[in-house]
Amino acid sequence: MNHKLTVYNSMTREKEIFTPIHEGFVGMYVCGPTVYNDVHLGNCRTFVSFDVIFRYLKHLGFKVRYLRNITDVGHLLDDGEDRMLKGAKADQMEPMEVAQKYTLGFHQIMQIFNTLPPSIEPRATGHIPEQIEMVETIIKNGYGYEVNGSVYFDTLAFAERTGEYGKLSGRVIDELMAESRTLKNQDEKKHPSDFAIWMKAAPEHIMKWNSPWSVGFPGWHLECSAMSTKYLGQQFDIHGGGNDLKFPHHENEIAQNVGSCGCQPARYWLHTNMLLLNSKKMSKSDGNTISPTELFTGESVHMTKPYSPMAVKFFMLQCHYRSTLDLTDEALQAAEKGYKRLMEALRKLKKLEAPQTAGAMDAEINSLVEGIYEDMNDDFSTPKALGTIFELVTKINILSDNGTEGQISAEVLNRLKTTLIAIIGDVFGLLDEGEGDNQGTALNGLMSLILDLRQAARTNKDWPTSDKIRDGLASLKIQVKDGKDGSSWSFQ
RNA sequence: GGUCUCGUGGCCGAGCGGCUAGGCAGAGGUCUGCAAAACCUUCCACAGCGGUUCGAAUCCGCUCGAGACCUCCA
Repeated sequence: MNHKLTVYNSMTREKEIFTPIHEGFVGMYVCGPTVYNDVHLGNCRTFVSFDVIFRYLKHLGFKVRYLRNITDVGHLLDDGEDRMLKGAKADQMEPMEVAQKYTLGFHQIMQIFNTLPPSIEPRATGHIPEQIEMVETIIKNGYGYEVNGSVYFDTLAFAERTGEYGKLSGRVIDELMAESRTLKNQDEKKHPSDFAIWMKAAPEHIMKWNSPWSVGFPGWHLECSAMSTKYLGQQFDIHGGGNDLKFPHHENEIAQNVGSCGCQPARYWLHTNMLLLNSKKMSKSDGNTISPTELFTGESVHMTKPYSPMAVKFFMLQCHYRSTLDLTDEALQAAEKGYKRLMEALRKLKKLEAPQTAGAMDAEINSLVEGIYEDMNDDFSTPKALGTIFELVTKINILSDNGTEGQISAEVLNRLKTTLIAIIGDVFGLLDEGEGDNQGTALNGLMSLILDLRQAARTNKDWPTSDKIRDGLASLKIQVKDGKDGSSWSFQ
């Protein structure tokens, strides 16, 4: 198969053919969470998106090194620091305990969404020497200056000498100057758009390290530059993150990389768009927010019922990663049903028997299967791919009802099975939550016994018994489905 | 105020100049002891007003509306 993968590069604002630096290998860096709080559902969308990208690249045969960092220092500043101190005092916790707690919580949610762990998950606090080293190089190259034990990145010098500052976010330095008037604590900086790469710690600051300049801590953007360089090299293929990180985070990251090694860190910048709740940005202050757990339990004023992790994931995949996605109760209900329909079809597909004859539907099915790859190759368009997959779902249902003989050749059926199982399972990472067959032999044996008894009752037209079994199971959230060839069951 | 996105049928959401997206809901049908489920078929659209073009949801302009970013932010 000829796969011509294109990706939308935020840097050039164009779709480009994806060509890795080293053939067959992909280095990908994605900005991970700051672990001072429960993971935000919007975070989950970003990481689910990049998980699919990671999985698809692997599916295409690339050897991928996927880095996603844990920010456990740097962002715990300013008003965040106050909350941390308060929280730490109340719970009698060390900052690292707080970081550990929320890192574990984050991993748990990521696992519930069935995302793969990254190849490397480095922590900012574990890379202080690398960050100090980078600050030294930046100073040596003339892009950094020290004031009172803090070191700032000289954006003006950088912009003048390289012309690179503001390229990603489409900003120019004059505007930055104009808009920075209202900001406080600018007195140490030469230029308002300069940013700290090393901060001298105030005495009450908890997390601090020795450095050539002061006892302090690294600046907000430095960890990503230092860690991506360490594990992926000075230049790598993909850098990802949420749309809201473009400025200042990614802009400053680029400045640091170019300022220390003279080269752009990433060839392709990929940014995911925001997740909205009821058409508005999620915000804790006005109550417009929902956590993954609240979504799974249904304990939220925004939802009428709980939604399973896979239904939520399916909902996310129905939208392109570069579009805003509006989370509403109604939309989730629709997604949940769509997800169930897809899983049902996948189950049917697995049971289809290989036919002896050539098939009338071969050409159509082949072109749809090929279409899935075209969709995914178009900047990882999961919504388009799902559209194509649902066209195949109809075909599968027809094959399942009418038999495969004469409709599809063994070769095409095999290709259909292999591709769909791979795309839905391995690439999308969608698990079948409703499948009754994989719950263990005791349960299966029990259920088939119960359904046999009910079938006997039905054959004798003993409707009260038959209905009692059906209704009793329903109250246990087990749904009995009467079909042409007997009954089956699944969890609701 | 500056920068930038986006407005598609009842809801969500693809589409990037000509060809059915898809999901959910609705309608009709199949199956069925009843019901549910499932399956098949199908209706409904491009915010408004101009312009470019043989042809526009798709390009350009304006109007209205929504949202994001502007050193906490996925």
